[in-house]
Amino acid sequence: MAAAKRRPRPRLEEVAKLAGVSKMTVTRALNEPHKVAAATRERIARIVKRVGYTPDLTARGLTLQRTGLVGAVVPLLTNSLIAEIVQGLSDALAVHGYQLLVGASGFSARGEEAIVRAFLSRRVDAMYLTGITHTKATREMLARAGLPVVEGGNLTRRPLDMLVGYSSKDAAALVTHHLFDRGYRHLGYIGAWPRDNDRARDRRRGFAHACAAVSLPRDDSWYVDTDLALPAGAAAMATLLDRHPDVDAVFCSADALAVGAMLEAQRRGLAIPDDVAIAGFDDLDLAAQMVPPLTTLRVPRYAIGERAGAMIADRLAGRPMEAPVVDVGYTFVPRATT
Amino acid sequence: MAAAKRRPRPRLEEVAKLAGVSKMTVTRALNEPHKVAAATRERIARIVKRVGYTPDLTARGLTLQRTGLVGAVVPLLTNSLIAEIVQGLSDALAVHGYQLLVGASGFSARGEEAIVRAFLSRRVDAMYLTGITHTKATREMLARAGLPVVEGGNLTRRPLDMLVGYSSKDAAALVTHHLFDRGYRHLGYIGAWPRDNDRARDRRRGFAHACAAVSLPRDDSWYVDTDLALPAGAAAMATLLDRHPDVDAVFCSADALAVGAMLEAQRRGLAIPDDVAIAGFDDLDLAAQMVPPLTTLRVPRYAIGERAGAMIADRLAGRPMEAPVVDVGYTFVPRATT
DNA sequence: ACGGGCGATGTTACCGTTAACATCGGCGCT
DNA sequence: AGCGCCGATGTTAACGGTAACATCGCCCGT
Repeated sequence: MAAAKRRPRPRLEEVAKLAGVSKMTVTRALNEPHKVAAATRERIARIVKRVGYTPDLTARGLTLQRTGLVGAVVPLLTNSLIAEIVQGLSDALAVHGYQLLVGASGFSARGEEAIVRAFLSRRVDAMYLTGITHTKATREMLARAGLPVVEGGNLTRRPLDMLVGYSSKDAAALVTHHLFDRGYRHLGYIGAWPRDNDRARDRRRGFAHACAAVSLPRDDSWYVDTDLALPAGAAAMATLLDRHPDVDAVFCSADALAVGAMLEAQRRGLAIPDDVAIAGFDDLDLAAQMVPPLTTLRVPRYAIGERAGAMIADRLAGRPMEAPVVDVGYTFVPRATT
Repeated sequence: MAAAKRRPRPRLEEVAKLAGVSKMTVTRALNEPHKVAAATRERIARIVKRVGYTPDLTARGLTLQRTGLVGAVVPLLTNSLIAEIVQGLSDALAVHGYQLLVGASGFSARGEEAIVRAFLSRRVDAMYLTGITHTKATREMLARAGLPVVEGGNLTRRPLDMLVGYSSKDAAALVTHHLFDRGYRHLGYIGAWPRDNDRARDRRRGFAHACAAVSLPRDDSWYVDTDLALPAGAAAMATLLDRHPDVDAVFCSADALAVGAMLEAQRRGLAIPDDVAIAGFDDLDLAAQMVPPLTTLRVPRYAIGERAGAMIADRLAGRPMEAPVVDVGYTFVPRATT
């Protein structure tokens, strides 16, 4: 808006003067109305409305030593899985009057560290971190700050504080065993870069362990690591098919990759699952709609964010918590691609 | 983190005492290092590091009268188009040291109003709003506050302040004319609910005007309004096909809907585009990957957010702006579904 | 009639930082 | 040698609220 010759924003003092009372009475009328006489309260309310007074939460935060802000560090916003977690978090926190500050780390622990540092300077009341991989400096800063922290999306025996997640490794192993049980023996793997991404890393490990468990040796040529994006999934599928024309089933660490892989297979005239089977991970809306519908693993993505938000709100309100670590589990969803 | 018997967070004063100087010298050492003697500066730096001092941006914001926060109001976070805009915004602002506060309005002008109110209380330095549809109260609050505001995603002759967008209406008309030129005469429309969503509304209008321009009367039965989600697109396609088995082309106001529609058509054994043609809008990654590749309209989604962020940063830094209104345009991308 | 208590309101100080102005010593210039 | 200026640092007050304690009538019970 044009920087006109506007009046300065009205402050508590201005309202107080107009109402003929002290600042304290106004602040009470707004925050603890029952402590103020009805007549006074209404007079103040009228003036507040007339001058358009809005309390300054920055100043309030300074005295109360809490800002009402919660910071969320996510790898990126453009992934629908992550977006749903953030949406759940945002919704759950909004209910309790908290607001969400988001930072995108770009799948880098260093990036996360920078964002955590910035959030701490902002004096956020709590933080949500994606995953369990953090730099030493991040862990130290958080320990020193001593605020509620929820790590989301994975499990660990030593969480920083609270945690909401599920075992990517077990889930991936489950899917892999399913492929084996269905009779596939030439298994390929397409996954997101595992560096600084513990979910991707654990899915990869889950796949590897399951293969080992059924004595199916997989050398590196059966793995393709790539960006977490649909076209990258297609490109990875192309790579894998070129390397191993005999591949008969591919496990993809994310539905976005699996869909890319399916479409690449279709372009090559391969029938799914007869020529090549494909399994995904996440159960995006798209998975059930695909033709044929994609076998995948459902994770309660919105619920992860929602639960994390509720845990943060509980803790900040001093309410007792049931458990600081919540395993939200996963559900295998066999469909027609395997 | 456990609420242990931690020391209180170190303040400027503590650092000052340990360094044997005044608070002012410490704050200078941090913000205007050249004004402090090298020896003093280094001593302070050492102590800052040792005690883990982090400046309190809440307090700084109070004196400086600027918080370094920018608020973004979006309908929801789980749509990839929107997510990319937010990502662009976040990236552009991060470069200049601003942090992003996000709020989800749920495609409601009332919801937007509540979020704007909250952002103003937070004393954000600027705001990004999705679309050009706002309540009267929202417009008044923003006018009164007088901060930089960017509206994104559409065009209007009377922006609140700055704007980055493109004409949804013209773009939709362009696609519609393309369908007509390709010989299709039984055109259907699938779009997101137009209420409080001016992009959806304008796309719908663009389609309607283009049909009228070529004397192709379309009564309401040719329109299906629905949620902005892939399964909803499939369901809408089913509705449309049941209502009008003779429909030969469908324009979808978003790629997510178009993909849903394509998959529904495939499930019904309809060949695309021979039995039914489908056009989308947005050019998601998925569009080019589909089999057959989806005809759509590309909008520079990341660039909208990035540009909006840059405009906000410029304005807040007092840099002169080129133009307060930027039409980022769009590109028609004919592919194989039409 | 008087003391106690309570409801309504006011006063003071502080949250952590920075702008603005003040101070102080030394160095260069004439 | 004296003056002025400048670099380095300190002091004061303010940003806009709120906690904690103080004050002041008034009503009630005995």
